Amino acid sequence: MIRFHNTLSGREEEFQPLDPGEVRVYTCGPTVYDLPHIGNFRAYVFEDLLLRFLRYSGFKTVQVMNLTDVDDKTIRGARASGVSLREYTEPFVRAFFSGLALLRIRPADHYPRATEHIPEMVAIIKGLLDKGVAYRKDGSIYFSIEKFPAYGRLSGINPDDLRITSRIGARLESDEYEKDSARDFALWKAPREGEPSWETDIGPGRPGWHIECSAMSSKYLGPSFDIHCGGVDNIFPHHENEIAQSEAYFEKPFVRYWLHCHHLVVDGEKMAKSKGNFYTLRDLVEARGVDPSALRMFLVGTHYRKVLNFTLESLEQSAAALKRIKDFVYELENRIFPAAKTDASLDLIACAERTFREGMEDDLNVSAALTGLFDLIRKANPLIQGKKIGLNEAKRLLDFVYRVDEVLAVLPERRDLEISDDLRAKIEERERARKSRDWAAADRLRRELLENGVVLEDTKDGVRWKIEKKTGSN
RNA sequence: GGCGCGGUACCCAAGUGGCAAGGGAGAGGUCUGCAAAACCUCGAUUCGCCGGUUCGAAUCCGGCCCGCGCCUCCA
Repeated sequence: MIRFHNTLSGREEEFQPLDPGEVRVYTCGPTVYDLPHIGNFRAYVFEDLLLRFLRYSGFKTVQVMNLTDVDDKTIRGARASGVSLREYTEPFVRAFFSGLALLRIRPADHYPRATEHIPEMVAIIKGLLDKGVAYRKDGSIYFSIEKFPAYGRLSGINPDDLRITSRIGARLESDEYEKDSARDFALWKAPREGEPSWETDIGPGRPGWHIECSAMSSKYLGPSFDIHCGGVDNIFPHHENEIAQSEAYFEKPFVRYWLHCHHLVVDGEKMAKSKGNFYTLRDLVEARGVDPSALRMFLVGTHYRKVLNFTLESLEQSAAALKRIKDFVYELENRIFPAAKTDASLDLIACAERTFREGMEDDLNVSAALTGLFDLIRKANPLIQGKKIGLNEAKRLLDFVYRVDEVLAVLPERRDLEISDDLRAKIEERERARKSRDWAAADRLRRELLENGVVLEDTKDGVRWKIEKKTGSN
């Protein structure tokens, strides 16, 4: 039984999809106004883990992730650079997708862009106007919160309190759009000089921020679907407003399970460019040579509802933990196993799989799930050394690790394990040196190989090698 | 002010009433030309603090301290 913590109830609930066997998921995607940072990727990795686990559990999945390519920040950026919105956002879209690939995040089924779904948004806004839930003012259109009694249910915010605090009050006064009530939010913004604008049935202008998600989720997943994810900062106002728009328009329950991941902080503090602790994926991977799979191990390793503290030390620890798994796989793939059939580890596999599954079923408790894998490694290694594992069983152990990795996706893909002919020749040269007991030459060659990320291991059956990437602490 | 998350060993981190998982780092050992990997051993008489409930509390209740996040366009 899978259980998820549902923001709507504040509790863990048993998960049951609307349609048995298929899960429909909407995941909040990037606003493409800048290079994505590692905090953004924490959310995408969490969502990937969720989708992978649902598939591991036998569900078919349909995932939608939006690309917000028109909003205040993209417009501001495009104006500042003197290019069109499309030209401005395109490099950030590409950076986003290349980051997904680096972190082995499986592509969603749909990546709808806000700018390509204006008619769908207009249809909903028009409907909301017809129902009297939305109103026009100075060329803009607003959603009237008082017409939607359930407003505040997701975030636990009482709409009456919204205008009270001085902090919010100050911001509301500075809002340049006029509304009936300070608490109402924009569905459609009147055209302004120098801003992109669309000619539509509801008049010229551009969409507000929240409406794209209501329009695009219903288009690809229907008005009611199973899971909606995002960062905790989206709970209010973004997701609260989505619920209001979608349910007011379709008059059906919008989303069954809301899953929100917490933020990533760096050295215990919120990431901010002004603090100098701001990392994009590119900073880490290209400039610091961080192994993306170690970064994924780090991002995946802490429960999604806990604040994740990124430090270079914790990244190294994740890399070391990952190395233990990789070394186990390496043993299974490179050792010569006896052909005799054995079954010494079958119980271990069954037990590990159960621990893994039960951990993940408990609201994606990865720490508990990983215990299954590490316990198996600790118990299987002595069996391997004691030659109690046959070829048939080695394969079953390997299958298990790769089955788990279908969910975690932290092991390197096979093509990463190839090395150049040059390095291969060097390995052979060292073997010759070693055979002639020229230890100085052998050690020098091994050092050179190490500098190229190739680690050698001398065994009774001859030398073997593996690739080890840096973690980036240097 | 409101909402929320957290405080468990040197570090990361599970554990929500019955002897405190797991990983990393460290120390000692086995193996080895040297390494690497692997294995063995060691490591919290105690879970932020103070009370209470209970045969029994990291876990339940009350109070307090500390850190962090969000609160109109941040994942």
